[in-house]
Amino acid sequence: MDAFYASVEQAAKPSLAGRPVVVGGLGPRGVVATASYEARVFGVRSAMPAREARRRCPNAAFLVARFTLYRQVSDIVMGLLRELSPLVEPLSLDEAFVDLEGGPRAGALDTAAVTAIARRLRSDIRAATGLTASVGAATSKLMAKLASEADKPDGLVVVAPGTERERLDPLPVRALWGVGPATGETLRRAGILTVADLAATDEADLVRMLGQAHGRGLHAMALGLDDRPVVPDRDAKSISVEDTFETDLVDRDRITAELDRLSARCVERLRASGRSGRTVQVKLRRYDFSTLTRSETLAAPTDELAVVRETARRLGAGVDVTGGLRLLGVGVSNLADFTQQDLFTHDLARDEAAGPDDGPLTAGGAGHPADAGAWAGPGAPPVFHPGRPAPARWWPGQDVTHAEHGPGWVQGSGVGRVTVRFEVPGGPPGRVRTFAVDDPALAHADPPPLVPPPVPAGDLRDPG
DNA sequence: TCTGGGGTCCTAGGACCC
DNA sequence: TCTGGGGTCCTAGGACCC
Repeated sequence: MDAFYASVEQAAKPSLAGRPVVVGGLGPRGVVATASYEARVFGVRSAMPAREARRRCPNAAFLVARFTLYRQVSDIVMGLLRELSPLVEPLSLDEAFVDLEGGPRAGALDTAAVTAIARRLRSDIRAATGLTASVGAATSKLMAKLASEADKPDGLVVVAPGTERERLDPLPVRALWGVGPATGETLRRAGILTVADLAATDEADLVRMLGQAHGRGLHAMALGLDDRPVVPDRDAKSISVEDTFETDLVDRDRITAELDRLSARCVERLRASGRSGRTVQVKLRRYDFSTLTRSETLAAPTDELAVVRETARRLGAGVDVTGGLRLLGVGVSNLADFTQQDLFTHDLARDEAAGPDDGPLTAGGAGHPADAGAWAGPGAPPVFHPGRPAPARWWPGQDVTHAEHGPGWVQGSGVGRVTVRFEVPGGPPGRVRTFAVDDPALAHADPPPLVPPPVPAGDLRDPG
């Protein structure tokens, strides 16, 4: 999907169509998740600090991400992909591989057939969501991904078998999956700038530079060799949560309290997934951005809050936090399918893992009611960081409804006021009104479903 | 007031086992 | 009593992706 989060927001908020939109964290330490193409013109990019994005494009609409809505749209798109083949491997909410050889056209997938399928898919996505997608088709994951990126946005590239090398050769090495800043720099120092350079390099040299797996993998990719299968239904291997704080944490008790909160959120998600984990990991990022992790593997898997919390506390207590922490995280890995019903195994796991000297494990186990739901559901502030005065009641992009004026969304708030634009998906751009932040007529609302714009009959044929 | 959050995979060293 | 050669597991860190 093209500029997915930003495009969803534009579809949901008619006044933002064609305007620069930036979705991401808006706090002092926020970064851009997605910038609309209109914002990219100003140099706004993913992962850029929000502060910098505001400097570059002060007129953009800066919105807090609404993952619940994005997930709903994603489900629609993924459903369309599964109509092509059950072999769908999502990479994220907005990207997936599909193996068409698992579908009804298997064995008859020449370039013409694949092109027709891809065109149909794009128009189906547009009809169902109003959003544009870029499709790449090829005989391997490597080439399909590169093809999908070659013509963004709203692109369609089908790579004819046998033409892989001529497409790969001129690309910079950074275009390859798995070549980031560090690998790119290592290769640059060795004079390897393009994929053709990479293909011409001895594999043993690459292994020496980059290690066994990466060296061999990149060499094969440069030659266009990639036989990785499309794997649907991959189980998650870890579950983690983390928070960056608006100001660094220095107080030990405060750090412990935050680890407790993170443990509760992590276990909540662990349980929701019906799984349990053996390894508990704590992550700490210091004031200078240096990052530490500490982990402990238990004797048996657990999904008990008390066990995770005590382990996280213990791990955190062993780290020097002088100077302050900007981030804390808690994660669980080594996941096993948890047998919720298997109470014997369950209790055994908890007892063994906890050990005899870890204090009361059940007392206070659910004693953090303040956390409950703080992050889930449409009514929860998405950027509530403890230590701030109070979670803001209104945040930009949020859906609201007004007793008199009906549904709308928060454009901004400050100095006791909140500004709301009253419009709904599929409707005309709406009017703006300002209220007192505690106006009783104003309430939170769920996101209304996207309404795809009517497509003129002539546009149904793909311009291809 | 530079630098989010949720993941995956790999490497390297040490413990431990046969 | 100068001490091999596997193998697995655990821990910590780092690169990378969206």
